[in-house]
Amino acid sequence: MRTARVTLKDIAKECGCSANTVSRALRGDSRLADSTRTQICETARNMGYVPNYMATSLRSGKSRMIAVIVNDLHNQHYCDLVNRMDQELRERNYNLMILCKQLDESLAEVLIHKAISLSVDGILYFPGVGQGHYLEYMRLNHMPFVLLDRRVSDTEADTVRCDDEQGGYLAGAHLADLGHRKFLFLSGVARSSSQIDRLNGFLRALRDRDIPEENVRIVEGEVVEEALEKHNTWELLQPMDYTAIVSFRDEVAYPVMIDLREHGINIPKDISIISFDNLHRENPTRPYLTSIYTTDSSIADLGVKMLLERIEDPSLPPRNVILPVQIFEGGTTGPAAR
Amino acid sequence: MRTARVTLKDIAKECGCSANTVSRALRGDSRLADSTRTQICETARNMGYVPNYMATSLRSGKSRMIAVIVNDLHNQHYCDLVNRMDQELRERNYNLMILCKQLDESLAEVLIHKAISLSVDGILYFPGVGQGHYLEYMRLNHMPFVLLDRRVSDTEADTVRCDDEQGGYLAGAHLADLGHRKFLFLSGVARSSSQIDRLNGFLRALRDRDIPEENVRIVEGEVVEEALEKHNTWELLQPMDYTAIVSFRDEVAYPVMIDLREHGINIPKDISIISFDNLHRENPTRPYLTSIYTTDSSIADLGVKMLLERIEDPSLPPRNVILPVQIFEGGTTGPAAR
DNA sequence: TTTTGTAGGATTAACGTTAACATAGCATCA
DNA sequence: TGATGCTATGTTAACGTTAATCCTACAAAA
Repeated sequence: MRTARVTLKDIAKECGCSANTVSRALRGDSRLADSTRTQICETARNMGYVPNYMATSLRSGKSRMIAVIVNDLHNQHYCDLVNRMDQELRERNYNLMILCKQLDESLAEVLIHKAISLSVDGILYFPGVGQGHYLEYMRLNHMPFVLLDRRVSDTEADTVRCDDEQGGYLAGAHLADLGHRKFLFLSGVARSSSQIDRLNGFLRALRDRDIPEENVRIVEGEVVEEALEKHNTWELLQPMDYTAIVSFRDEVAYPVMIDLREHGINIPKDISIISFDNLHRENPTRPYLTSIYTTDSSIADLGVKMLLERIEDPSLPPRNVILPVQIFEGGTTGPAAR
Repeated sequence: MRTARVTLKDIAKECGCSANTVSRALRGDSRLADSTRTQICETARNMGYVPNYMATSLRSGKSRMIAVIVNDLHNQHYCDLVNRMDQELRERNYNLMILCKQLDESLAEVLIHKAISLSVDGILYFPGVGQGHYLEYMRLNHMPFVLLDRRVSDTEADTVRCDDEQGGYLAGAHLADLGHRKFLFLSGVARSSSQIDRLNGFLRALRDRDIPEENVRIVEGEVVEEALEKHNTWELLQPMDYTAIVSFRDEVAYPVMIDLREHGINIPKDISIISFDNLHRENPTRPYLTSIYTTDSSIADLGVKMLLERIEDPSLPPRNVILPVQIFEGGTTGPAAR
């Protein structure tokens, strides 16, 4: 039933020529009479021909399919990036296969396995928090890939990420320069390089300004995520012995802002808050959240570009792109309260 | 280089048997000596064999791949559903290919074409706002499909959606019974069946309570979306000659709530607001948004189930499932202000 | 005239897998 | 004893494409 699809052979029979000629006509091969070509193309359209991707890529060895392996589709940051990659790749006549780890890093190898099995031409990989053998696994299978969004210890891999250390520094400098001296730092999950870098950058900014590290109370990422899940972030904020909050990602800052306001605390008069990602898409807060970010979509665009170049020429030396960050000055940071 | 992949033939040579025997061993065919099977499986693992999906599905005619064609990955509602489908399908040993229309309904046929080309076993389709010939196109190609989330005029198609009319009624009844008499209705995009049904249900609830239709001011969906985009939803709310707002989806209600609060208007004391979707995942509002929804993930689960059944038996009569809705009573609705 | 070249196309052999059919070896049974 | 059946495998032919090679006119050049 489903096998009722029109094939090259069917068109060939209809046109009274060979399947090969049809193939050439449809692919625009030069050595073919124009009259033949137009007739074949017309017939193909009329018969509703759809090329069989499986057969094409089996034969040609190239699939024009890219897989993106992502941590979590609940995170808007990833959704945005994936969406953008999809657009970029479609323009270059590639398909994007989205594979989601559902935050379970042990799924990584299964998904890579799947990608290889699908003969994808390359993988856009968002490293999760664990180590895993995914790098070796991709290399073993000669699979071109680019790592995104996070720093990994391996320096032989192509990577694109933003300058999280500098981002942390910007956040720290911004707050300290507004007079803040005591901080609450709501972390991302441990072992994530973004978390480590942002925190380090932040602390460096404070050191540069002679603010002791003890002035920062750090809440572990796992604790933050759990509180977020259970909808009680307020407890994270106690005791309130600080004047500024740094949040690892916007989606943590939102509910925290609501908590504060609910308890009659004014932002930024009483407490300042700064975050990372700058996802102000659906505009869920007022004042706008002050947030550190990298130019919209540049990670996605560059990742795609680098992967395609790597596919083109596997012998390229590994490249490590670190994108600059900037601060979006919303209205959630202000001079330290007295 | 990439062609360096291990094939059945390689394993066969290593084991001194035929490729077919290897294939049988790996697929667990019964009539095969246990000793042979274990030896082959071991060798395959050692050699790092990954089956070639293209070849398998070309030969077998079945791909174990499902495509979901979705409107917009920026909309959390869709992200949630897609995520859930992915999990469901993975458990049943299917893959999900996510194809995104980027809100451009004219992409529909291109994406269906792509899905057919990939020999997917079926399509989970979220109809957009336009009509389009996508239905005929899928049928023409004998492609099993299920339509999701929206009502379409075609009754021969399998569909799963929630009872939007009843949802609208619930919203209207809830507000009217709290004493509200004048309303602002922030629509979804025109021609979307959800929009039409929700509005109709809402108006029916008012009629049942002898509230005249003139008491509802309706803002067109296109106007709403544009305001959302431009981050000025406040103007939509003028003049404020109502005591309750109905918002087509949660992501419209969020910024509206912020607008109101920013102008010193208390929710729900001064104005009540009710919405649809109940996306309180990242908890962006307090009080929680009162919202109409259908049991979490049931659309995704049922859609997957129905599609697989349709694939199994294409002769099944078409089924039209309408899921019941309920109201999540957050804190954004209260007695009408005096 | 014969040779050479070329345009336009046909034939054939793969790609990696699976399904159908074939076969060889051995045990069972009348 | 040979017919029968079963078990464990090998052989072959597809699936729909594409790449390489081969053919056949016919026109131009020698």
